[in-house]
Amino acid sequence: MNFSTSEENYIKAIYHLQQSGGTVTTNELAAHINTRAASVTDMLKKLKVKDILLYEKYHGFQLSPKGKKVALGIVRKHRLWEFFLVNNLNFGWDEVHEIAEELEHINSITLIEKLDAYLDYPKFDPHGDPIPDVNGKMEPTRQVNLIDLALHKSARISAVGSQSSELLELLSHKGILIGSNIEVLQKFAFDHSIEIKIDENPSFSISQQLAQSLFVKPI
Amino acid sequence: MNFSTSEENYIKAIYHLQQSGGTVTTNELAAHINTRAASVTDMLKKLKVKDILLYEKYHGFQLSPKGKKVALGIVRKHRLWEFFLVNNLNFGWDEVHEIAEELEHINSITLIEKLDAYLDYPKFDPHGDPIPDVNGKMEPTRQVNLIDLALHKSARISAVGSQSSELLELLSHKGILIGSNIEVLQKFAFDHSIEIKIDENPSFSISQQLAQSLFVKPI
DNA sequence: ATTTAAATTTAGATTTGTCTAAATTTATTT
DNA sequence: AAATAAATTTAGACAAATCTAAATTTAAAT
Repeated sequence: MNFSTSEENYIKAIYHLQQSGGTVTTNELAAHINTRAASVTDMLKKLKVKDILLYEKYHGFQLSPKGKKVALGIVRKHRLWEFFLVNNLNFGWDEVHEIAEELEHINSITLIEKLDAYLDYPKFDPHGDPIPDVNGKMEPTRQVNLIDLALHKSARISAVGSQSSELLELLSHKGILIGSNIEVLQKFAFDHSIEIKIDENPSFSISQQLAQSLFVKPI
Repeated sequence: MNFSTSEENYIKAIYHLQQSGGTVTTNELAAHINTRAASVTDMLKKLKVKDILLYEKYHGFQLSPKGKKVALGIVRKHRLWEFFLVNNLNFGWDEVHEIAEELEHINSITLIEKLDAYLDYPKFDPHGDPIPDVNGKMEPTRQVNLIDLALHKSARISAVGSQSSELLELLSHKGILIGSNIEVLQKFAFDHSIEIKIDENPSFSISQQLAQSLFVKPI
């Protein structure tokens, strides 16, 4: 079956939201894709008819197995394009989200297979997220929220929690880059901020909120 | 200014149609983009307001200077993507039109500049059509319709007149490829068919219609 | 167990792009 | 130059995706 760009955006958003906490709610989804709850309800009904959603009025919803497959296909396209943009076209990893957001809706199975081959079947995108293969299978992320990293344990920054431009702006201001080495020097109970050291630079502190948006792979 | 996919498709179609014969007519355009005359009229009014079109009711229309610029931008994107698909992703030159048709609507100036650089600023796409540069300038095509090629003059096949799947099917059946050498051995007045020889293969004849869809560069 | 608040859904309107059928304008014929 | 044909435009309708405002359902609080 074929889906409109709008339907695909809903499917993808539901996929991401249900990754953290079983079913998804209307308001949650509306906030996430920057639209109104009423619009969400309209789309939910459509997706239910198309067998993409398990949905009961007033009681939240989640993707059907079929819906999950579709979602993984979109995620696959998004991450492959991001890989291409950063690796081949020399974009910064923090500049590619929006473009990939458009490219992911290009409709051609052959295109994606050929792109995958051209890129030599990458397993992770530039943000550290795993790229699903043709069957939707992907490597486990094996990454930890920075909040959960033990004191003085070396790790490498592997992913960011969102692609919001506000977050990316802050990261670039602080000089925090995917791939850098990181170590937590101290945790402050008062505001849950933490003191970190990146590579060989002088240490500095970041807020709880920021720390929660960073993922690392312990070395 | 920004344009919808639909608007862009109209602009591009008008550009191509006016290449052969000053102003364009409503029916011509409707036939070309497979829609109804009434829909065309609706869009013409919108494009006129946006200063893309020089248009007077009942009397045909053509792109304004601004419209021409927009059109060249779209053509540039289309041809760069075709080049990428054939050259890098190993598509056949006869398989890429539809995909490029989607990719050309991706909205990012940086993307196209980086793609252009990555491809090393190609001047012609895989069909032999020139690729406009950032300012809309491009090489003259310097190609001739096969119908107009003199007898026994060597030439190289450089372009096809349309991307219709019917044409591409016939070309692939006859083994006619962009880049091959070609020579016209005889022209038949009765039905305007012509006898041709491609590379070192045995000669065969093709219809007037087919010949008119082939363009060559004399050597 | 009511009442109140929050979340969700419905009803009805709007925009974009399309369509059919009817009306109008221009071009062609005799 | 009037009559007919062809091309074009208008009028009104429709589907997709969205919105606001009102109604309904569920959850929370006394």
